[in-house]
Amino acid sequence: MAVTHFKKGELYSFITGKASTAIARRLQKKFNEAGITITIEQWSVLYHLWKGDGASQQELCNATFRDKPSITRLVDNLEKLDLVKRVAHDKDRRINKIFLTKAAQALEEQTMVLAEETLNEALAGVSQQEVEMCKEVLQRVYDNLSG
Amino acid sequence: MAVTHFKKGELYSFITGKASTAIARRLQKKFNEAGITITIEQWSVLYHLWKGDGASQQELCNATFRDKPSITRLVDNLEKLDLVKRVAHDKDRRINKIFLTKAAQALEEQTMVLAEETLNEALAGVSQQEVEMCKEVLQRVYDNLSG
DNA sequence: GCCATATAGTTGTTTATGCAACTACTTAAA
DNA sequence: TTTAAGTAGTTGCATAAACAACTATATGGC
Repeated sequence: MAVTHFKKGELYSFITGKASTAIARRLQKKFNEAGITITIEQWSVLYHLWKGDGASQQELCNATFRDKPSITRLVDNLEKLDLVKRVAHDKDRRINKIFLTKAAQALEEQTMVLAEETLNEALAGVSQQEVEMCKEVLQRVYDNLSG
Repeated sequence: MAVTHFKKGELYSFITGKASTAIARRLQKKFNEAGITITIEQWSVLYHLWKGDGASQQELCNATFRDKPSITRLVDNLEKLDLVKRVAHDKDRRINKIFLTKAAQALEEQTMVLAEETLNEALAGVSQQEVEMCKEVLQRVYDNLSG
């Protein structure tokens, strides 16, 4: 039961997402330098809307692994920035469908270039095989804890 | 230059620390269930103090990958909870040395058991070799972005 | 139609992060 | 010894997260 797969001293680094926060910070910096005034969290919501406009807030929760209040407030802020609009669902008035504005559509290409650039910097000297392996293991970790 | 090691659709999961946040949430839940009223962030500071009392705030910044204001406020909150005490350095009065209280010392074993338990759950079905490989790759990613 | 239950979203509170600007203290050079 | 530059820590502000409690709408059994 107590057979651990890690050395005690390294326990901490596994719990904190050192690498992912470093990536997020780098990407945020690139946004700032490019004069793009959105946060990474806002970007992560737009990212899913670019894949398909008109998602409900609940769908955004699932897609971004956030809870409902977090999405409510992210959508609030994106609305203030005129990047998205809430539109009540025709048939079910509980549901808000979230649509991108022109301004948000214009951000897609620019930010995706910066995101790819960031990942290429992050993954310099890491083979594609290693990347796949890491992703697969991290997914397994996530699945282990989602029960 | 533009050779990417990832598929576009999977870009997002690499930027958000899905796995690490899932681990942190699970550990927090265990703390709550055990009646331990500290946050994971507070725990991460204590974690480094357990390895050696009397660190300066700057040392805690380096150890926990946080900036100075974050540590100031975490130490504020830990002080309110009577878990640490700031003690001015003898020779250099700019420096606060942070010391654990008895109450914090008592938390070490209990929380470490829960942390190991959490990691064992997270890493179920992951071989030690895979864990080492992941840690090594994530460290390389971190190093790539620390320049 | 009426009520219980479930679902979608919002609000309040506490804690944490990032950045910039600040104070206090130290050190080293003129 | 005075001053300039650097280091340690704090404060203000905006954004975000987690949790609980809430409103509003929908649905299914009676």
